[in-house]
Amino acid sequence: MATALAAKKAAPKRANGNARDPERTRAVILAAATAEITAKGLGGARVDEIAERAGVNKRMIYHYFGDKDGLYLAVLEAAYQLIRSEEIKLDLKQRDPVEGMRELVQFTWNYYRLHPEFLSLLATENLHRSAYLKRSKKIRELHSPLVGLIEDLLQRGAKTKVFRKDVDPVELYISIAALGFFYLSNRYTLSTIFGRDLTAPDSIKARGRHLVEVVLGYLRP
Amino acid sequence: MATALAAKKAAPKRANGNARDPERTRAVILAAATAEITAKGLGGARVDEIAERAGVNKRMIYHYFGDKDGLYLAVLEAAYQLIRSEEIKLDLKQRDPVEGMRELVQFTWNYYRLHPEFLSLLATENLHRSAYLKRSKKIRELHSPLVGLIEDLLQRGAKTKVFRKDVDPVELYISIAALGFFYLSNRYTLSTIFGRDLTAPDSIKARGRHLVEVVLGYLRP
Amino acid sequence: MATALAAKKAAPKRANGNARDPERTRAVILAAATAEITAKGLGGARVDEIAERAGVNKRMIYHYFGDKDGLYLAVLEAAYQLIRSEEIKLDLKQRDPVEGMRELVQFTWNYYRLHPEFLSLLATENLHRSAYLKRSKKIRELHSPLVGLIEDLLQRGAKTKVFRKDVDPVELYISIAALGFFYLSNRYTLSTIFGRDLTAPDSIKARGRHLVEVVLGYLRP
Amino acid sequence: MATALAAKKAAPKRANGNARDPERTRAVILAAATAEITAKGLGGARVDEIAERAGVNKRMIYHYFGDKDGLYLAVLEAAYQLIRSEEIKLDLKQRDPVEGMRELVQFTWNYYRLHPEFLSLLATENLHRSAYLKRSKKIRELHSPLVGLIEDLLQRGAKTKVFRKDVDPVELYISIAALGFFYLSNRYTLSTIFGRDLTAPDSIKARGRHLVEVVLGYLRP
DNA sequence: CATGAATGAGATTTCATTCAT
DNA sequence: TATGAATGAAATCTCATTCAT
Repeated sequence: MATALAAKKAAPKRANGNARDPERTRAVILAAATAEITAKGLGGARVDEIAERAGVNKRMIYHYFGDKDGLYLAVLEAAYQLIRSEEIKLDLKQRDPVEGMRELVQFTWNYYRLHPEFLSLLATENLHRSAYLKRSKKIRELHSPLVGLIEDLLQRGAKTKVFRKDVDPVELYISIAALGFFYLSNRYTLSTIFGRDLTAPDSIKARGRHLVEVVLGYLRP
Repeated sequence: MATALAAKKAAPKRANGNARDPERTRAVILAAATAEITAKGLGGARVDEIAERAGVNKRMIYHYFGDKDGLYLAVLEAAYQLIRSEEIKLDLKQRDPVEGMRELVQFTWNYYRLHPEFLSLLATENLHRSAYLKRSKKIRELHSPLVGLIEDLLQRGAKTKVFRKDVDPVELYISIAALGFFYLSNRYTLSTIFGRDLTAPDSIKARGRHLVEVVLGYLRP
Repeated sequence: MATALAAKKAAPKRANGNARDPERTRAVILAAATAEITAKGLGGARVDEIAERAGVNKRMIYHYFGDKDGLYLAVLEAAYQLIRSEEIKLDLKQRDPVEGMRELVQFTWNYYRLHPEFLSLLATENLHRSAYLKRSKKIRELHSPLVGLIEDLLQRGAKTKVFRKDVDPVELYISIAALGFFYLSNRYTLSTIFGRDLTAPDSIKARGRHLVEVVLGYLRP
Repeated sequence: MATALAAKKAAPKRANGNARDPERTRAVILAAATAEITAKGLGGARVDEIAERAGVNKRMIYHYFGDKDGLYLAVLEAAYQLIRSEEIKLDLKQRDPVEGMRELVQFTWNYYRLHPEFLSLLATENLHRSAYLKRSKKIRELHSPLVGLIEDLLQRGAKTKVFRKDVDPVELYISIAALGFFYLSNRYTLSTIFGRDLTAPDSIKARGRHLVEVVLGYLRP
């Protein structure tokens, strides 16, 4: 008994990293959950495992996020907020339409390349037919600014006759996303089927070039 | 969709379900499993539920497929075999390159449209980084014949100057698949985000046209 | 259909080994069951596995032996019948007591050495506190003739003063069995604990000598 | 017997069983498992039953011991630790060799008599060919101190000419164990076969005497 | 705020045995 | 006699969540 009390008092000002710092605890949990859900899917992710990864008591997850679904939703929201905050930094209003479009395509491609967890969450959410996303007010209001950027580029490009007319910016946005997303998220499966290593750095680079060519090739008037 | 996988061989003189027709039992289980896994994901699918849907004793699933993973692999293999067997029927050797390419793109789009279970399985498998597919000898040997068809069309098109040169057929195949797959599998999520119903028949048709335009637009020399 | 019929007629006088030969089928099942139960214990033995080992339809096991317990009992009875039939061949009535005792001890030791399945069944039966054995009329009546032989040797030896007096033949029989049985059936465990390979041929031979020495040493007047 | 393994540390101010005392919970599970496995064998023991006996949620078994095999291993280790801890209390260094040997034989016999669960676990482990024991680091380190004691007694006895020379202490230890173990664990089977109640108290006492006589008789120079 | 032991519901899997042919 | 598909009961194990401290 005595020793147990002693041990408690022996940690006077918070010895270990995460205790008594709500913000930090929340962030640590979120990061661990993202990694776990990304790696194993929503169904495969284990609350125990997330707590362990985060170095946090399991009870804290329920304290901060209500339940597993709430945690997943928070992960989803954080992921969307991050990509949107990055997108917003793109300023293409003054750029030449062709160059602007190239940059935009490359931005999307690079973001996907560097954030596999976003692809994974997107895929997971699709399997659930957007069940969670629909519930999130936050995310529904986070429209991608890219659609606006695309619209602007398309109009300016059409006016100067470097782009074809009548291109739907939403369709184009979807296509740009599609060309990157599908390759990256299916690369393992596709490598298996085609017997060609699509995960190698050279293959990735080649895909980046192909992507730009497809979009710009299509947009030629 | 799922039912397409099943019930090929009708039991000759027996109307209802479960008795002493191994082929049929196997097929019925496979169909039920496809539906269940497609609807709820691999983790969410319940063996009990599959058995009930199939009108079959749960034990039979283990008898025929070993375990849940084995069942999933069989579902995957059946799905791939079906799409490959449809693809093989396409005969474009004598067609005009542009018309042939249009048909090929439309075939892919239509197959995806009519077989949501295939998209779902593809997405599930991606989340697992092709873990199951890799194990399947059968599937690894089922290279899509479309790549060959694309290669032939590209060469003939390049020769008659209706297509650009130096297009990688595998990259193009991936792009064609991507443009259809991403739209269809993400339509719920995208509808949520864009506040625009991408699941409506008119939206679907418009996407079909867009898809053809992107591919053919890009291929122009 | 036609081919199926043809195939049936193509085996006019019993092509394969075990069909339509009740005696043989029974024996084959018994051998397979002995091996399986011996290897995995009664609880670990699988009826399916036994049928497969025997190359016989599972249904046959139930036909010939009623159920799994019936099969186990048959295995037990067969094992006891075999050892008793071997024991009965020993004829030591005219032998010198010391030499006779030595031979008797060696016989027991050698039988155990050469019939590990008997040891295994004995151990299994002990764990069940003789539950099955008690039910078997056959076995209860199969008294070991060794006790009689021991009694005779002890009396003759006591009379000629080469053996001590007042030795209980049943106790001695149990001791002889014990000294061999325990070593052989525990050799793996004992090897683990003592870090000394008691399964090596030299170790086995040494144990045979030790056993004789203990018994004869004890019997000295 | 089994209860001896449990409840070492009494929960200070809580009368009944299950709440928030990890050590106690672990011990209670271990005791229940020992009883259940001892009574029905490893294959026959039911996790549900163990949980119920222990008055503990089934989930706790997996929490503390991983799985059924882990639980069995823990039971095995606890049983070995108990016998070794009793053995270690024997101090025969100063005793007369003959008297010391007698005490040692009686200790072994009495321990077996009073701890049928140990015999049962030993037999179970033998059927598995030491598969579990081999995995246990703990047990391999528990070399029996008895071997050392025996060695010392044998040397001193040989020097004073009360024991024969060249006796292998490991062989002798195995024989001492064998003479007790076989009788006790086979008493039901042997009673059945010999038609003589070997489980009666008088029979047990007689066996104890016989055992000492065999060992000391053998050791006479 | 923080801990981790404890829980109940339900998941997958196993198995001896029976049934239709 | 023989087959092997089919069954139901029950086994082991999992997991999100709550409770006592």
